[in-house]
Parts: sequence; structure tokens; C-alpha cells
Amino acid sequence: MGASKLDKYSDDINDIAIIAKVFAHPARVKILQFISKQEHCICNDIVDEIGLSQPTISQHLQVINKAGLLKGDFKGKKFCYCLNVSRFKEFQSLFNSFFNKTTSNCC
Amino acid sequence: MGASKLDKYSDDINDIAIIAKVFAHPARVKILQFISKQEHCICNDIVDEIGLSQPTISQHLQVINKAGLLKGDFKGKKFCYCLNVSRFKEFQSLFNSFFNKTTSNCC
DNA sequence: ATGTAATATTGCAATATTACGATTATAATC
DNA sequence: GATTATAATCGTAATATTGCAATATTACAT
Repeated sequence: MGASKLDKYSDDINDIAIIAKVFAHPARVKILQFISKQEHCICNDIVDEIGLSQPTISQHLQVINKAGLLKGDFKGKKFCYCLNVSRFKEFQSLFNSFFNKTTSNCC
Repeated sequence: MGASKLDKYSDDINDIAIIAKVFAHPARVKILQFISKQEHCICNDIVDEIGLSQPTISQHLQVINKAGLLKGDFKGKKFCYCLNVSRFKEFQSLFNSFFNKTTSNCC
């Protein structure tokens, strides 16, 4: 089947999985790192930087955006994508609470 | 194509993506949480707990194991899977350093 | 309004992932 | 050795992801 049945799992488990998926592709990790380093975050620069086609980058940006990790604004004719730092920090604390809750008793 | 070309990316970027992939499926998140709560971590119990078939659980366990997150030992006739806590903490610190490095200047 | 540059969308092909039934391997116990 | 319980592997189907070419859209010029 290949479909993961999200309704089978609790919200906090799904949250972790959904967040992790954003970082589960190196192109998206690189995009996020690149965006965070720039003062002006313009999509076409990303295409040059990552070495994937413009439609593919656009697709990855949508995944990142759907997760709420982008703040966008217009700068001339170009979009200015910026990292939504507060959302990013939210992800970090969700991950850390998952990591901290998950410790072992056995072995 | 659908294949991500890992050789295109730096090691630290690939590390994050590879780690994230482990957590990118709710079944694996749930398995990890469940294992961490048990004193004796037996595969068949996991099957009952997660509600997926034994082969599917086995497959997920392999993904988790390949990431180095399991320590295994025999307990009677059943395998005892346990969380490799030190590896888990390693993941946490890798993620945190990624999160901490990735902040924004613009917008 | 027309042209141009930047980004989004569509359509499609290749590959990866997820899931399970059937089978096989492994290990403990008889 | 045979039996039984448990986990791994194989084969296969369904779905998701990734990637790009072609096209559409958008915003800003002129």
C-alpha cells in the first residue's frame, strides 16, 4: 500500500513525523541553511545554490512553507523568502521534548 | 526521477536528512516511544501495540536499527530490542546544532 | 498593452516507501 | 531430532516522493 495511516496515531506522534519529513530531504535542509544565511532570500538564488531545477526548488519551498517555516514578503518583482524563526524554534522544542521523553529503562 | 542524489550534498546536511528520515514515519516514532517505555522490548508486543503486521514492524525496526538506535540482546526465545540511548542523544545534539546554526537575519 | 523576468503549476517518468501474505530462518523447549 | 514460538526475508502491490520539461501566472517595467 505505501500509505501511512495518520489517523492511527496520536497527535504528538504525527507532529514529530510531519516535522521530520520537512528535514528528511537534503535539498530542503540545504535550502533552510541557505535562507538563514541570506539577508535577501530570493528564490532564483536558491536555484543556483542548490543545483536543482526551478520547479523542483519551488516544490521543496512549498513543503517548507506548508510547515510554516517561511515568512514571505515582496521585494520588487522577486519574492523574499525568510525563515520563520519562531516556528523553527517551536519545531526545535517539540523535537527536544520528544528526545527528552524517550529514554530507556532496559539493557 | 524521485531519487535524491546524496553525493550532491555535504556530510552534515546529509546527516540531518538521514536522521530525520528515521522520525519521518509515525510508526517509527511510536515504536521508539514504546521501546523506551518497556523493560523488555519484544517485537511481537510491538506488533500488538502499533497495529501493523509483523513484517512491516520488522521493516521499520530495520530502519531504526540501521540508524544505530537499537541495542539488541536475547531474552529467552525472544529478541530484546532496546534503545541505544547514547546514539539517540547524539541525534539530539546533531539536531540541536543544526537548529541553533540556522537562524535568520532578514525580514 | 506589451514585453520581460521570476515564480508557480501541470504532467509525467523514475525511484522510494509502506504494507502485507507467504515463506524461511532462528532459537528455545520438549 | 521434532515442535513451537518468534523474527527476518522474499515477493509484490499500492502509494508517495523526487525531479524536470513545458506551460501558466505574476509583477513590474516600458
